[in-house]
Amino acid sequence: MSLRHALLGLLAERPASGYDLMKRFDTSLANVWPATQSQLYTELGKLTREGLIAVAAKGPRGRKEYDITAEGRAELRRWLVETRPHREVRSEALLRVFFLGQIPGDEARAYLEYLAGTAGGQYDALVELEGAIPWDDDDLSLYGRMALEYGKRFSEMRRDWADWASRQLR
Amino acid sequence: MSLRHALLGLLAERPASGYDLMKRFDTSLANVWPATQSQLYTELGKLTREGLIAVAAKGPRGRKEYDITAEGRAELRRWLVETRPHREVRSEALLRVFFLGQIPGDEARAYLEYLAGTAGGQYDALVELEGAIPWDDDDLSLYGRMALEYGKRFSEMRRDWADWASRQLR
DNA sequence: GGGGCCATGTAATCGGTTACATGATTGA
DNA sequence: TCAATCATGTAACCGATTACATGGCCCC
Repeated sequence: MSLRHALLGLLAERPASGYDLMKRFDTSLANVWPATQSQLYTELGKLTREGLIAVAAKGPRGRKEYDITAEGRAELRRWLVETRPHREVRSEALLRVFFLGQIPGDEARAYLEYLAGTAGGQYDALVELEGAIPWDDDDLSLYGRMALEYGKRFSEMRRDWADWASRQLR
Repeated sequence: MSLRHALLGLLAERPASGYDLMKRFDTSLANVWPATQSQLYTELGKLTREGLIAVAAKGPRGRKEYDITAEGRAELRRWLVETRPHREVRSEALLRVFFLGQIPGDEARAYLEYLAGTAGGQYDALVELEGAIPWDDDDLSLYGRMALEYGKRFSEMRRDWADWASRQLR
């Protein structure tokens, strides 16, 4: 149940509407915790009923600006300090590797080369993103840079691994 | 919907009962695509009704030994050759990093050190596993080694990243 | 006036988890 | 005989995805 904590985390920085939050999920958080629009509005409703967030202001077109409550902040800190992330294991890409013996070697190699290509593309995109962001010295930049560095190392590792693996088939 | 393809992949190697398959999910596949017992039996029922697998033999205690059908093999190959894995993004561990500004620096550092510790432990466990497996020259060993190498590189990368990140906070 | 964006919600479905429920066989 | 293991299934619930549905506001 991390979606609620992602919402609390974003609202802890500044108040926002569902629409605002959606955009942030589609951009900065898209690479860590994607969420759909319907899921988001449903969760905002639940959080409001539970008193972790509240409607702070109303705007045009039925816009509701949410803000985090004291209980919401407490829950966010509790999550960060007292709980530990679940191991995330599922990898469809890797599951396929287990069964590559079912297809001819050249098709298996094509698959691994495809993986190398997508990982390489992701790495390039992150390097470009890094250059485009106006980094400064606040916490958001500090931890945002850490997350970006993780993404870079991860895509680099997958690219190198897939290159290595496809070479094993030659 | 990869569980069905995981089952097809395992049954393509050799016939097995639900109980047999469960053990293989709990050991070799646990790190790539975990599945629960109930999910597994439900999916075996569906696959049988759809004609992708069939009960080949019955044993004591109501044991049903399943085997893959020609249609099942075709579906497995179609999945491997014609479809591409979905990008897998969700990372609760990384989501937390985005919000570490909400807690004091020393608690944030403790979190990153915790991540380094678990990743390091995983790396060690995989190295040990690698030494314990009697590798030979068949496809299963070839692709199994690839998957293991991925796991090693992945945990290594996470350990090094978390070490680097925690050092950023000093 | 109208296109694009802002803005909110509901319903159906699906894959996955947890809990429940039962019983046969084997070997010490 | 009795514990461990083999063996199968169902039900309730939850989070996530897809599709549906509606309408107001702003600027050109």
